[in-house]
Amino acid sequence: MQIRVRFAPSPTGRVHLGNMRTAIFNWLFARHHGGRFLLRIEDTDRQRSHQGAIDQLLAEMTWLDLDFDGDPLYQHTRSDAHRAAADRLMQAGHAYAYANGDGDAAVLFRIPLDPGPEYSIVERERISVDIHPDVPVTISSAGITYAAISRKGKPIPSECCLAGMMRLKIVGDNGVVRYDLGKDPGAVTDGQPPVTVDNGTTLSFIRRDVRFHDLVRGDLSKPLDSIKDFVIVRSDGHPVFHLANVCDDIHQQITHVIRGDDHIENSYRHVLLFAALGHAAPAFLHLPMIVNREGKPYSKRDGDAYIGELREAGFMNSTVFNYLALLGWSPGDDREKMSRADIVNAFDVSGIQLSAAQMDIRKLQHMNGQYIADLPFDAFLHGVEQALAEQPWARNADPAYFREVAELMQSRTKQFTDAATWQYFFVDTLSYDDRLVGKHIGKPGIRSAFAQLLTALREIAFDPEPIESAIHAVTDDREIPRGKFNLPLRIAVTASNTGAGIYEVMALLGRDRTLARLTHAVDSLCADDSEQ
RNA sequence: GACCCCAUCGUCUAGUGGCCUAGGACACCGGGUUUUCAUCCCGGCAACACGGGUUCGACUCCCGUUGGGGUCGCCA
Repeated sequence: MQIRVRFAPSPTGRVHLGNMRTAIFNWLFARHHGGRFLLRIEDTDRQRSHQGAIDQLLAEMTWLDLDFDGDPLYQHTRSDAHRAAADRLMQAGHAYAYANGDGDAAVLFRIPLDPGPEYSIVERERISVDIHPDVPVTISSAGITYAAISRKGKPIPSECCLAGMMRLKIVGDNGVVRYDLGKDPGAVTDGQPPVTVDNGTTLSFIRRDVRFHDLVRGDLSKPLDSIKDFVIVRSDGHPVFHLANVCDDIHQQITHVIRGDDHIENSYRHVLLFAALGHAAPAFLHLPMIVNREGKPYSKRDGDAYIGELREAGFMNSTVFNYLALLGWSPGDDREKMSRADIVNAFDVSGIQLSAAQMDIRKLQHMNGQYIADLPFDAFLHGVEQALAEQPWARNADPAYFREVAELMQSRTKQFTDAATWQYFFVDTLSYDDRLVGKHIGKPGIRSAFAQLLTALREIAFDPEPIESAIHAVTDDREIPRGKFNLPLRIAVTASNTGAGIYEVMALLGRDRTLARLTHAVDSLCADDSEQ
């Protein structure tokens, strides 16, 4: 059997980091197994879906190289098929029309009362639940309503599907059975008025679980009495997510549903729908969430929550793919920086984590630095040029000179946007940080040392080695420890306390600019140290 | 509140009953790279949530507690 998975986002906004990670895992699963990776745009909510979101989604998938097989399926094009499925369910007694108060009737899926083996519903023991005697129990074809009892003794309105309480008996004081639904819940078939029972204190019924197998979590189950019948077609005639999702999974012959673990509750419902529609359910695999720094789910308020923001922040697509693949999955050994082919090869569901993961931007930065270091120079140059496209000083730079600067800086660049700090190579006037200047240049002795160096630099070939020698001559002469002089020099020449090797930087800047900046330092930045 | 899911260093993770005095990575701290920035290299700090079982033996299995998250829409 060929493996077929799908990524099924709803185009209602920007695609979130967690959604994109889901896409990556689906893609990886398909590619590892030689299966098909399909894209389905779940745009049944016509109000909130928009083309811009679709375009952006496609662009981000392209950026990450998540190629999908075939054309995207736009879910709204299948609404007739969805409604037809709902009709079939109604005819078979698996669904019913129900009007909640005013307005037209919606179509609800009926949790099956008497399920065949294909429903993966298992019967457990008879249990008893205490209920609040002041609130009557109602039983109708639309379900059972009752009131549970809070810790403080207050009634808590509760409801469940008719199937949730098999062989229900409502027991009152002294163990008197006030109502017995019996074997045949046909007593409350459609159209009949609800049965109301007063003064019950206990609900006694046979509990049943719906269960499915999750590829990483194992067998999962949920009591039927905690589930209600659910809407599959709105009263305005539009199919609801549950129906559309399941119908299209059948339509696209999906074999494995891989989605976030926020869908676990939905999967319990969906296995029932698959059975009612006469199809075996696919395998399920629920992925843990990605959470923000506070350990909370990502919301619009969090930065870096969208793939596009990572791209704009100067991260490489390879890094983001690699990093995201490792968020919630591990190859089982110590490998971290892995090629795409290695990840595809190593990808296995046994390496998928069960608990939520926090994205760590610093680790992403580190990994991006590794990717950038390994980049062929021209590719690095291209990335940097794109990141600096809005900077006039970069756009107008001499290409050959820009290349030299980029060559010098590649090994110390972690994000393409770091290149914004290269400005000092290209502009005539620098803006100095008063604190840096005060701390490192405003000291006694610096001014005359700069002046001496200024003289020496006029005489030499302007290459790194002669520059270094000239600097050493000054520091030796003045008994300044060699290393101590580089920082003030760096700040005077670049207005920054970090950068490439200072001798190389000065050589690249050239004699004119270097001397001009040192002169400016002597004239305007240094403390008066004439007493020396 | 009910139900569902989860739980190893600050973070991402390895670990599938003995190989664990719990390994790697990021971050942080210290040192080195013929005295600068960064890369890089070396070293350090740092975790099995808690309590019961099961077992000769538990990070690993079971139960409970606590904590976190999810769901409880005619949103997807």
